[in-house]
Amino acid sequence: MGDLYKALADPTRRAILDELRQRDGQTLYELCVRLITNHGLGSTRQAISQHLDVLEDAGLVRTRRQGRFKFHDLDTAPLREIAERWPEA
Amino acid sequence: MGDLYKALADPTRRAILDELRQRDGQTLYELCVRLITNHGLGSTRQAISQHLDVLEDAGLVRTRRQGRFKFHDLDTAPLREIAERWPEA
DNA sequence: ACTATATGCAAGTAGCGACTTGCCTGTCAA
DNA sequence: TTGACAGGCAAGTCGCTACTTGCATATAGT
Repeated sequence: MGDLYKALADPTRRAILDELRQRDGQTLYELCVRLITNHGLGSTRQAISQHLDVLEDAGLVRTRRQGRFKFHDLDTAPLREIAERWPEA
Repeated sequence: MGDLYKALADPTRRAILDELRQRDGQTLYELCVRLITNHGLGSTRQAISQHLDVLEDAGLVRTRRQGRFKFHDLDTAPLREIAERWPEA
């Protein structure tokens, strides 16, 4: 299991989570396009792919294959650890 | 304002937040001792001091001076941004 | 005043992480 | 089967960050 906090540390990865929150089940190429148009990010496909690996390792993204496509779904469950670790005073 | 997520990315900084949650208002030296005894971390004073600067920049730690002492208090308010940004499905 | 205590500043080092680059594998349509 | 499309693997580069090191400042006690 990867590090949840390090996964959140990168702004591009947070933008990916934002994108998946708006529209679940996107493919790698869809995410590349939408990150450019919606967030002004100009990253290569490989960079986004590596970010998705980190997010999946942290449990924030779940994937399902279908033919040559790989769909990515957001999972916010791991974020609960943060709120539980430092509860509000 | 520093980056909240990068502040959380380091395990030593998270241990500092844990320590402050257990006992608010610790000085730099107190934190050094308690990080060693409670968390098994062997960091130098300067390292902890730099971590505290990062946490303060992120708004997670507030400080108050009193003579030659500087007390550190936990502030969990910035963490709300995370829960609000990716609400549970 | 002198000393110990508590913290601050700044330059240098080493390792990790984001990104690129190039090539490879697998799937579908015509 | 051939070509286009979607994705994967791996090595290499570069910058950032955590940490150290050495010195400096400030406060309190005697």
